[in-house]
Amino acid sequence: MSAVKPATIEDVAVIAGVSIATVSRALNEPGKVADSTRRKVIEAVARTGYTTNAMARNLRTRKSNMILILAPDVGDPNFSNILVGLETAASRRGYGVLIGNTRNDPERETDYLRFISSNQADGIILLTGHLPFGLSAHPGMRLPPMVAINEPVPDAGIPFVGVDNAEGARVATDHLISQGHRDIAFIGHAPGRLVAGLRETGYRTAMAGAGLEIDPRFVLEADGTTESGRAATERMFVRDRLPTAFFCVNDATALGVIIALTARSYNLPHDFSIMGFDDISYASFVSPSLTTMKQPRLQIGEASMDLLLAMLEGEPAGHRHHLHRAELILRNSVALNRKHRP
Amino acid sequence: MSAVKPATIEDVAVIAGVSIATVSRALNEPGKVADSTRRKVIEAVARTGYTTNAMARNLRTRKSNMILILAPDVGDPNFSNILVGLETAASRRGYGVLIGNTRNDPERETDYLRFISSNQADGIILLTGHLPFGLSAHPGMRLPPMVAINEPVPDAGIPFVGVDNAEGARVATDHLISQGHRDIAFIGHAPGRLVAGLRETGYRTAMAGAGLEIDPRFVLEADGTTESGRAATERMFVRDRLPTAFFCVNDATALGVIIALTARSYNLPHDFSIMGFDDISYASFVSPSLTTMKQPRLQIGEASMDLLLAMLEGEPAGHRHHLHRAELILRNSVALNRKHRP
DNA sequence: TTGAAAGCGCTAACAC
DNA sequence: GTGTTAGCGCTTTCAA
Repeated sequence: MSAVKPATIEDVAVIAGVSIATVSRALNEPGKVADSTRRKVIEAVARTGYTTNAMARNLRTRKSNMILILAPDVGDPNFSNILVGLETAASRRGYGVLIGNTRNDPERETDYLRFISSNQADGIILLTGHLPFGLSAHPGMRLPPMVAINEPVPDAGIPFVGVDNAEGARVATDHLISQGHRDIAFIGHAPGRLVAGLRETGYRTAMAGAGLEIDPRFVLEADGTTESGRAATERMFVRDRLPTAFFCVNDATALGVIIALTARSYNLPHDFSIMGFDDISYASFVSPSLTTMKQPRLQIGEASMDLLLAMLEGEPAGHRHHLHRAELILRNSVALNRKHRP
Repeated sequence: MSAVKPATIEDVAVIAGVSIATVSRALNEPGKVADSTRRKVIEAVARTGYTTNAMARNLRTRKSNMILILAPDVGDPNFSNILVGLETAASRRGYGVLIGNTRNDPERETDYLRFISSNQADGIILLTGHLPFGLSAHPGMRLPPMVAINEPVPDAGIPFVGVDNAEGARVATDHLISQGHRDIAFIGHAPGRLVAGLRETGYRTAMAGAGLEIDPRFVLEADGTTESGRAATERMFVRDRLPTAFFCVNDATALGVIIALTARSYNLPHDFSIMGFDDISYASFVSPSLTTMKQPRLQIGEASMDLLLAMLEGEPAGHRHHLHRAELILRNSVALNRKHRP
């Protein structure tokens, strides 16, 4: 039979025959209590089924042990694995994880800040690439502890955890080169887009490193969507000269390229090799399955949460950027270039 | 310049020249306060940037305005859209959403209950198909308000929100029948699995409704994984007689069937038609793209959260089962049966 | 090593 | 309509 009203610290104190202060200490700073008293308290806790009322504790300590996660699209399947990492690291250290789906709506961004201002969350993991509107509206305001993932927040001094895009793109392009490709296109040039820029940099680094020149007509604009990848590929075909391989700024774009090439009845990867970046959830289901660079999402989630919790516990933020390596995933969209064997 | 210490209700009271009780009333029950005083309070709030300290309020009211979501795998891409629905409905009514990733680990299930017992969450959305371990361990214990999604919880009197599996399977099978198929296999027979059972029931209902007999050899066991779908298809081929269409218990299984059939060099959907169930995220990317029944995930998320919040506000739980219709999604894995045109 | 007591900031009786 | 006041359950000085 369970009690109608949950046991309080006072109930425990009475049963253990000590003061409530001692109960609190026995539970939170066991070292500061005599062994015998601690045992009595433990037993009384067991008998009553006592759990500390987090509300009361939080009110007193001004800490909630909650972390707010602000993401533009919680429904994005590629967010799921990050979320798992975030949740795992948080729960390991006794923290809870609160979800805020902003949809890039300034009003919603501001609204979620109530969790911070009302003390219901101690820190923020930011996946939006910018400060929440309600915060950016008051420059000079003291910011809550935050860590950015996915996209860094410009000029806000917020630590960032993410994938090393330039290095990953270099590895991807090198893989194409190692398969004998020399005429490699980059689909996804996008001035002003940070991530796209880094990936293009990696592509250029690899090409330069191999002593290969880039035909400017092989660098095409695309905004990261499947449709833009398809359209870019079509534009390519008005030229007389074609690449043998396509390195795409991301998997969605690569899918667009595959669609365009398949529609033109090319045989993939026989006629053209294609690489993506991200390893999104369906990369292995498209045909041909996509060779790509896998983002270490789980790792990024865990690392960023660990960093934020360390900050909350007073550790200095340390390095501003924490970059994780992307992993080369070999599938079936890349083949040896038969025109030019190295 | 923002204050170092956040404003309290007392600060507001002083500036507005009223008592803290009046401030509280002006904010929470505006009708009970004179217009003029309310205006003064509002202004003082604006001047101080006051926000209610949720910890203090929650301590007092014994409500947290938080809902705990317990899911076995937060990383499942098919969970994302449910989560969006849950979050949308919650945030619309001022509630926050807390994530618990149980991984079907009893210890973790119990651990997350601390949010309930410590008053940090008011209710639970359950996606695990069973009571959290810490709760089921004490039968007769008073349960927190809960709503189950995806899988109903047996014998616990917990309201359930989900898809109408039997009806959806009937529609799917009818679609196959309408395309002229008469020899239709069911891949995914699984005694004891509730959802699989309902889908099989729908399949049998449709077949019976069309006056078609089911060859018992066309009903194959499979456990819902891609591999089991592939294996079941292989077992089919030791028979001399083959169906013209496969209705699979879910998309993952259907993918296995497609893999097996493609490996045998059949031309799909020309040689065999295949239907799945769920519309998982990559259903449109497999080849041939999968004709399937779409689960209204967003809707299920919203409806279940609305139901839980209504329960929290004292409304009776009402109907125990809330079933939503699955939607027929036509893609390219089903073709007319040329052997038998209706 | 322990206990007494002062709040944390708020809501809700109750009294005026 | 408004003010006074008693807690909600806990942590943390301060004294003993």
